[in-house]
Amino acid sequence: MNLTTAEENYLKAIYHLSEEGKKSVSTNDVAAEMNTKPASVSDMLRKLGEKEVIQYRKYYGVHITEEGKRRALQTIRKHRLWEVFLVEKLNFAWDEVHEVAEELEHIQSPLLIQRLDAFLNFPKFDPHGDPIPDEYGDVRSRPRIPLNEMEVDQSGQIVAVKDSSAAFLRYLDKVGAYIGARIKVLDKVEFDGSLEILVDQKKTLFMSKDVGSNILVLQS
Amino acid sequence: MNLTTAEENYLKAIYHLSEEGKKSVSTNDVAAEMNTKPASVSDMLRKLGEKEVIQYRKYYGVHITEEGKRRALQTIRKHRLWEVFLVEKLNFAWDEVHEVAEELEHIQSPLLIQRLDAFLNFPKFDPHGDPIPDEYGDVRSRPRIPLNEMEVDQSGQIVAVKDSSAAFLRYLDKVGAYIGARIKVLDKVEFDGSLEILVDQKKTLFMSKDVGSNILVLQS
DNA sequence: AAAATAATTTAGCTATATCTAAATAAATAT
DNA sequence: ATATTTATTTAGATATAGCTAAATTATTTT
Ligand SMILES: [Mn+2]
Ligand SMILES: [Mn+2]
Ligand SMILES: [Mn+2]
Ligand SMILES: [Mn+2]
Repeated sequence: MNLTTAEENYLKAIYHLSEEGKKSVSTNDVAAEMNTKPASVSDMLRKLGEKEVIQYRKYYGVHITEEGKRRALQTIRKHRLWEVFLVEKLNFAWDEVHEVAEELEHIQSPLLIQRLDAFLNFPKFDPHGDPIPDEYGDVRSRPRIPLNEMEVDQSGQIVAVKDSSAAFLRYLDKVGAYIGARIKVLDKVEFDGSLEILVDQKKTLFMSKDVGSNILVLQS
Repeated sequence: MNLTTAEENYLKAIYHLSEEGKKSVSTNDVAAEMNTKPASVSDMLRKLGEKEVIQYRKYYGVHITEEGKRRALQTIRKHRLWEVFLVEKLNFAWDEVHEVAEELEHIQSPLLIQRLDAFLNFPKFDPHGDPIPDEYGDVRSRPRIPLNEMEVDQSGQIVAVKDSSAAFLRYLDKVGAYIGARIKVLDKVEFDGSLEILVDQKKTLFMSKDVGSNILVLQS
């Protein structure tokens, strides 16, 4: 049984929302995530329920099923592999890849993805530091915490960003923050939670709490 | 004004049919080419007419407009560039690329195609020997004739295939015919038009007239 | 326990892209 | 010139994916 492009996009959104802790995902949550109206979501949930990729009880939100999770992870795998391709092979900037990958992820061809994976040398992370599920849907995730939750004097390495919007990524480019950078927290302002960070042992950087919360760090 | 995936596919079909000589393309021609019913075609022609990529007079077939030709050539460009990518970079066989390219050609991103073109080193022909239009829609086509129309003792080089079906391409693989092969006509059987061909000065090959008519040769 | 509010679903509509069957126009044959 | 055949269009369905407005259910407050 196949999913349409729209169904794949909804399922991916439901998967991401499910991963954010909550046991059950609401119609409104999905509508917000998908930039559609709740009425459209209700309709789609019914369809996805019939296809048994989610478990849907009217008025009580949805749970993703094992099969649904498997499908969502396949789409995520494709999305992230294409992002790696765009950055590594076609010299896209990391803030230019998302929309295109959002289309490419729906191309149906297992052979294509298998070959693309090999061509890219079986990458484990995408340009935003997100892990690429393997063909069985297994994800090797690294322990990582938001930069703003680190204590003064602690060190680590930037491994991912939470917000992959072009605006945020371009801001990071501008201030010289990147995946792989070594960082150390020099100071935290109690008043507003803003941070002073040392990047690569040479550059000092000030950032708001909001920015810090969208940078994910592997502590060392 | 944008075209949907279905509209792009129809327009491409109309373009190809137009190139086959005939001044005007009929509803039935399009239906056959697209594997749809004439009723569906009528509806689509009305829409394409409204978008002014074709000129449509009920009951009298269609003509592609200049704008339509430009659009069709862009889609063809994308299709053929992706085919080159699949063969050159992902090691697809030339009989495995068509369906995937048929999907990839609809990805909307001028930057993607510009970068892909550069990554592939600005190829001029696809894996089936068909010319790749440039970004302005200009096509550099080579003079080429069907192998079965050559005379005995004439020589040349295989530069393209007319039929790109997997079945035909696999047959060519099996008998050792490929784009770029040097060939010479050793004999033509008058009875059924079948041919005896010398490939690369070493291998002799017998083929039906039908096969010969689907192999395109640059004479030398 | 009502009333008010918030969340969600249903009904009805639009648009795309298909189909089959019926109607009609064009082309061909008698 | 009429009849027959062929090509094409129209009418009426179905399926997907979205919307707004109205109705309904669930939750929260009083
Ligand atoms: Mn998508
Ligand atoms: Mn990403
Ligand atoms: Mn296509
Ligand atoms: Mn081709």
